[in-house]
Amino acid sequence: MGKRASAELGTGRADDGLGGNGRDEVIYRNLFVAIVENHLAPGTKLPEDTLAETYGVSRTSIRKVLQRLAHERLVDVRLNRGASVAQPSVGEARDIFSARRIIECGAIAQVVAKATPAALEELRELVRREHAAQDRGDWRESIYLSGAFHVALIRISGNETLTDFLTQLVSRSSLVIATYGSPQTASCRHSEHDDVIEIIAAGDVEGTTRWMDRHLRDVERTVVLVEEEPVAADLKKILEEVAQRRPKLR
Amino acid sequence: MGKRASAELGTGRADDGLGGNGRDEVIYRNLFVAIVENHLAPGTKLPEDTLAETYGVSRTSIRKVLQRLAHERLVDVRLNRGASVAQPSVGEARDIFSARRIIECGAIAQVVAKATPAALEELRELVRREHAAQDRGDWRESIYLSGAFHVALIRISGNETLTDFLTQLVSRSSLVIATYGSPQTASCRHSEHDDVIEIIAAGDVEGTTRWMDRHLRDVERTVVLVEEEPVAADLKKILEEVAQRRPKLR
DNA sequence: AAATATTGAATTGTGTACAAATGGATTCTA
DNA sequence: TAGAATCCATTTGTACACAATTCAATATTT
Repeated sequence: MGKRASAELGTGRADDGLGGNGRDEVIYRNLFVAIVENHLAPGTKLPEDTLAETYGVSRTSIRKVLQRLAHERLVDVRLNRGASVAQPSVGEARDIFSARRIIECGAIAQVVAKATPAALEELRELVRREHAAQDRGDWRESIYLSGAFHVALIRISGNETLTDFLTQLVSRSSLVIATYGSPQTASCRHSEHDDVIEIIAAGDVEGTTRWMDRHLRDVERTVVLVEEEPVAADLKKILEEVAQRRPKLR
Repeated sequence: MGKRASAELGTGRADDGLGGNGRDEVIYRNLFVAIVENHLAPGTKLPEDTLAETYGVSRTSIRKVLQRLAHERLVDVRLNRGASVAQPSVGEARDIFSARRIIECGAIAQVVAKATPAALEELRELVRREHAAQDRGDWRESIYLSGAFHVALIRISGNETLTDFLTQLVSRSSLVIATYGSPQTASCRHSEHDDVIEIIAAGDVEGTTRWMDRHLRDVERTVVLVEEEPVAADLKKILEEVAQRRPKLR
């Protein structure tokens, strides 16, 4: 169940140039997933003590992870006030989708040029898993895989730097959806991912670019840009559940 | 001398969402400038003790700064091996410039749309300072201001997220130039920055995009893609000199 | 002499202790 | 009772100490 070994959302590489060892990486990954899959609502406070207890390490390690997430704009860290799950503003939300259009459309030419049959098959596999998640009503996994698809698509370009940027944008998009959109709308309707694979396979740069631009505008349109109220929940319990859902990380 | 208050390369904002207080910020800024202005050659080791002594803080603070720089890919941090100034590979260099073309060209439309007279005047001021730096042979300041120009241009788009990405790419470009290019070639020849301001002022999106694409390809072409040898230097001394050059930071 | 093993100084990783700051509850005042 | 000031519990910031690891120099073996 839930094997997502092949194409994670995120860098995935053990040596990411940030010097994180295995344990930090697991903690980071758990928090990352908890935020991106919306187990932790935007605005949720993330006290260092609680996290340290939860994962059985000292605050030192936790702080490192929190700073990394802060740099990826998934958590907000304010001086002397600790960390909390980021709440993108409306302006930020617009910036994020605008940036996605520029990057994802801009990289299409190289993606089409380098799209091997194996790469396309990997995309199809992601779409299959996305549909499966939708069919069983797992909208969290569905959103996650939808994001993973976009990242996997751009990764075909071979540009790691751009892929890292997009990974961040896609993660933050999940936060935007969690903050402003109704989850089911955002994830279910836009499973047109099948279509684009064939356009890419046909070598149609123009068509792929048009598809991507329209697709991203569609996704953006589903999020309602109305402010909502922050929520507080049982952090420790949630994190332990997320940790259990991912037994491979040990 | 060297007043660069108006348009720094980097976020500049005190509250950057990362929770850095004043002192960390100063240390970060000093190291950032030392790396981007090529006072510290790519590959230079950055031992925590030395930095802690230099800035009169404990290793704890230093580690935080180093991790931030690592996340911006300006330093490499390897497990149990410490930090060193990043040495972009040839592939990374290509990725960086490719990403810059996509982002900088992609954002042009919004830049032209939002370009106010005040914004254009700020660009002109940067070009003036860049020329002044060139005229007195200060190629470090010249490279710095050249990068600041590109960032300021994209900042006009109003997209902070994209601006942050470009800031990172421009910083890393400095590292690429330091690693593979001869400094004078890279900074002096490409002071065609004047030209683009007028094209923007004319509201010519197409023209500006073409200019930018060609400009970036020109810059990329000046860096010779041949490996070189790492160097070791007197780290502490260099950092103290850089700190003194920037008296406003206290 | 070359290759390998060992030792130790130097450096990084991690936990803990204490200082500083925050925010809420209580008390005081008008 | 409303508002302001104060106090205290909680949480974060920073320094330091010790463990673990690396790297290079020396010693050992063949």
